[in-house]
Amino acid sequence: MRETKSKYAVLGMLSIAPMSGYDIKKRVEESISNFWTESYGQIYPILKSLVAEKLVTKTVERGAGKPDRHVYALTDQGREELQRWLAEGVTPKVERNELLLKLFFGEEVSFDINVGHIEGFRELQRGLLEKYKAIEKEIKAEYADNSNLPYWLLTVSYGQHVSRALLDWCDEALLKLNKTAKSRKK
Amino acid sequence: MRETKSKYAVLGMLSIAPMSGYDIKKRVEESISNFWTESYGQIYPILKSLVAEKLVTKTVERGAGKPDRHVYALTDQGREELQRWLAEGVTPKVERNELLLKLFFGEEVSFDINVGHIEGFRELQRGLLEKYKAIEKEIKAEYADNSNLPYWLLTVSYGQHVSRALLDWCDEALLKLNKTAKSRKK
DNA sequence: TAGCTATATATCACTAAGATATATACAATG
DNA sequence: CATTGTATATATCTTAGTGATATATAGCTA
Repeated sequence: MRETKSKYAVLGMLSIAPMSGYDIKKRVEESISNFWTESYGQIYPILKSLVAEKLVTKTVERGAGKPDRHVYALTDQGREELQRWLAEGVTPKVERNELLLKLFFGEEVSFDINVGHIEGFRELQRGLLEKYKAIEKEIKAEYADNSNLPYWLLTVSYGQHVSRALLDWCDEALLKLNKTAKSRKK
Repeated sequence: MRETKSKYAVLGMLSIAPMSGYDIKKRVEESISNFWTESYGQIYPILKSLVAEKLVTKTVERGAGKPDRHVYALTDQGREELQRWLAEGVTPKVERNELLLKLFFGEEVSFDINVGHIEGFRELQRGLLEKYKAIEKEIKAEYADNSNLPYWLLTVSYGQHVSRALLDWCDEALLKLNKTAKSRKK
């Protein structure tokens, strides 16, 4: 297991509280799904190797009827490893953007198809912005005394800034495309 | 080979001109590297399967000294398949964001480390914004009569909107973190 | 002449995503 | 009362995608 990001996402989740692989998946979805995803295909093998590296400990809770819960808890060594990674510089990475790839080859298809893509994207961003606003309100109320709050709010604000900018871009893009279409008709 | 995006990136590049796998890699880097990446590990196997599907044809040019050039050209069927995909709706996808993951667990490390991450990110975005401005200028001059230009400009403008928004977010984030730090000292 | 860069194809190991298999408990619905 | 759906829970498999490396030649530069 090399410098896989999933490893640190798992360690990070366990730094909040001891939990099972299933819990980790749920927690990721609840708290950081706006900018992170984890799959069972990553989580379970990683938990196994984290135990081998002594970064976490495993306790089996006999489940009443339900499958046994394998509960993992961060060791001191595990916390150190998480902190080491958190202190490391962030390596920038190009994100593949399907919308932009389609628009780049936009001349291959009709004007309406391209407009449709942008309009669909605008709806998406509008929904996201609403969602971010709701999250902000919710966590400000629920975690008012939690020392993590300032950092959590930062991640929500990031989404808001991006979505607002993309809504502007959509409007501008639609205007420009319309202008181009008109001038070509003449 | 299923609905892999790489397949359509390759078909798209070949819609501009016939070229080799090596050319495709270069062209992707020159033209769409701000929002797309392709690796040889994808390109070569895909070209093979595209030939099998009759979406492209292959011609071998004997190279003088250099390795032979395998030049691929889009067939009518290939262009249709590209257009079919371009008309399809864009499926939204959550992008993993390492910076936000690190900030989410920011309380685990010192104030300065988090500030450092944001400052580094601000520099990155500043550089990107400059780059986008340069690209805009360049392609407006070089492709003034190219009918693709309006679409290509859209992709550049997207980057500009996002980078500007992220610069704002950085400034805001640094302010907020400073406030939090001060109020904790008291 | 040794090293670097560009051309060019190809493959391998590893990371990550998404779907599926398996099994149980409990609540809701007809 | 039986069936359906949802939640809990672990685990694995296939496919997609990244990045590095292998191989080979030509030309330029220090």
